[in-house]
Amino acid sequence: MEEKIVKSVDRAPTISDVARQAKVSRATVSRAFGQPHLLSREMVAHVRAIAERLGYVPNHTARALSTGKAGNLALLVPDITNPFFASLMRGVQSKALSTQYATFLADSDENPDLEDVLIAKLAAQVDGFILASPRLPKKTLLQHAGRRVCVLINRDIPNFARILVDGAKSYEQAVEHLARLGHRAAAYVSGPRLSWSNGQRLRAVLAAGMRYGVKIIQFATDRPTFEAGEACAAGLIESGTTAVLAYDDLLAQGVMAGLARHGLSVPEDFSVVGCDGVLATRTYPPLTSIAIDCHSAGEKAVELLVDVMHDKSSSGKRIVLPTDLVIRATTAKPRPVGRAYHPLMPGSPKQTKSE
Amino acid sequence: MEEKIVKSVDRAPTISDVARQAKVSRATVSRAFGQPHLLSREMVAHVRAIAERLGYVPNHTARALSTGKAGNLALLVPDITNPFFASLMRGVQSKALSTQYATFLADSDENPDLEDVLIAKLAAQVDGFILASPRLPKKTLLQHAGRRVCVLINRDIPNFARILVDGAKSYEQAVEHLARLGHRAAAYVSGPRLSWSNGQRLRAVLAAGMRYGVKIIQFATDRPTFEAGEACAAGLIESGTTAVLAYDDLLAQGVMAGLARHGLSVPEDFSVVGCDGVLATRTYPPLTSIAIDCHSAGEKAVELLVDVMHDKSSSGKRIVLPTDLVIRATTAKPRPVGRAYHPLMPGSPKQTKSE
DNA sequence: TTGTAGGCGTTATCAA
DNA sequence: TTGATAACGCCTACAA
Repeated sequence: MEEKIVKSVDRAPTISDVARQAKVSRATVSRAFGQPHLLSREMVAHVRAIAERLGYVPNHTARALSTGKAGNLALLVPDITNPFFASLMRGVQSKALSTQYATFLADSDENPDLEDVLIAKLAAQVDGFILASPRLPKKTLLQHAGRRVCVLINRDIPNFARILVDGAKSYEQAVEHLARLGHRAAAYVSGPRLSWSNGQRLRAVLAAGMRYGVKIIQFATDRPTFEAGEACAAGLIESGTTAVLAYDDLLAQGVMAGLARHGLSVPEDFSVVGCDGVLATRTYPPLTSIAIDCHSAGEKAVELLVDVMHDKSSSGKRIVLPTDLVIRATTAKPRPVGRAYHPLMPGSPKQTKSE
Repeated sequence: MEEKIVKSVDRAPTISDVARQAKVSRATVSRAFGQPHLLSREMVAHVRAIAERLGYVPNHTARALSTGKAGNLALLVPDITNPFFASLMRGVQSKALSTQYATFLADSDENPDLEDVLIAKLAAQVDGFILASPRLPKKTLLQHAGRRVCVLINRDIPNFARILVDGAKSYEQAVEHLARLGHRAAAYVSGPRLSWSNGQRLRAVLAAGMRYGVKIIQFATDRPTFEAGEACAAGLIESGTTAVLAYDDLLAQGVMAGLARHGLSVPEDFSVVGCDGVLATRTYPPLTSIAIDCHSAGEKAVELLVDVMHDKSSSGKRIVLPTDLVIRATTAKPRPVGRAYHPLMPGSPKQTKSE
């Protein structure tokens, strides 16, 4: 027999369609899906049956507008191409998925203005943000945080929920490690000048250099990229240092490639230390690196975000993640004969480092 | 106590706030953003100025509810950790941004079931999908495509809008290149068995091998990862081949590292060719690779998606992107003395370093 | 336990 | 060129 199921083909069924068919109010239908405990068992079953016949599914957008909860979160990164952030993303997504959130990804390309725009555009569709290494000024950040929950990764601002990867101790250990091997001068190849991580790592290296009698020379880069690391090679060779501590693995890998292109080998001519541990096994020789559990950092960020959304009181929470110095094959004693092996012939065109 | 910077519960400014400040109707404000051509220049400027001052940004969700368009798209990738997909993502996002779309990112971890779940969950919030190397069975794909517009990347199914990176010619050139250098036996280190790209590349290599008199041996890997490439090294050394064509750069890089760990050097002992061009300059020696413009592939995907959404007739469109064999430093003549240098002592579990 | 009615922020349809 | 006003689909006090 033909049921009297009137379903228009062109339009997706709405709550009203279901209500009409079920001969109940729209509120009842709404409750049948959102708060079934407020309805009688029979009613819930009844409504859901009708809904199923009609192919009704609650409209996510309408619900979001009405409740102000989107069921989404956004992850902002400065460069998804950097394996550290890619891994972070995986951690975020896996946790988000198991917590019923969908994830927007936005790449700010290290650009604060773009970061601002992206946050603003996403704000209405998102219950919260995970901001990885945000470059935004504190003031702007506070503004956004006033509207949407924000969890910061590697930026330390009071009253913000934040996850900090504390590499200081490991960097100190790395310097000590180099000192024990006999290095007397090392370079720190920096990451983004204004990033919290960079400041923290630089300070740790400087302090440890002082303590262990290792002279530290700083090499600035604008962005932590392979190319930037590579570009440091010539300067490193000139610098009289015998070891490099890089801001991250990508830079370290670039440095290694750059050194190789100048005919130097690691660790014979230079010792190299990276950070993140995400590229460490992917280089040859395997990179001595300060390992970070990026995946769990991502998961923790989501947990913290959910935490804060659920209970505002836990905003301001500061979670510190440990790191581990993992010694692999890129660190060794410096060349015995005082000076490092120097492949650049005097007058060679490459020799254009004169300031 | 610290400064009480609790920017408190100020809600985001709405269209009404702007309208009030600008002393115009909400409709006018709406037009100033959505259809400025319907307004006088002065009015647009006026409204936008006020909006900026207030920090107003159109509410994406409300707009979506009103227009029936979500204004979002989703990119699905098998592994965001792979630089190819990371670059793709950047292309997608940049184009999406300039087209007023926000981007969900979902990582299926090469898992078809997860892929299915992710698509289903995202469907309600998205106008369309960009599916990169989808592993889903055709049937399932068709199902999803019935609900939401789908653009495929590197999967060739009739009637689907799709973007194909056609590496066949370049792989043939690569084999020819190797043949001319004098190689007589080469290995193809495969990617995902069922992926379209892998099939295409494998066929091209086999055909070219036939034509140029190069014996091809296939090495299977389950996933295109650095580790998988590395794991092939021992087998490659045993295989009697003198060159490797890898499914992608990540595998190639792994292979190189694996060879190095066995004491072999590239290109002296082995020639290596990768694909994607995204890691090529980041290895040492610089990898000979088949370059793909991932970024523009991402952009093209968005364009195509928008195209199809705007005009259903252009679904089924098949866009083929070219590739380029870029010869760098990992390919050279094989060792003159018939057999390749063979560092593995018979019965030796693992050779350390013999130099 | 269920219904009524107002509102979420925009866009779209008419008028003016 | 601009302004009222009704949708858009759903949720949620407040009532019954």
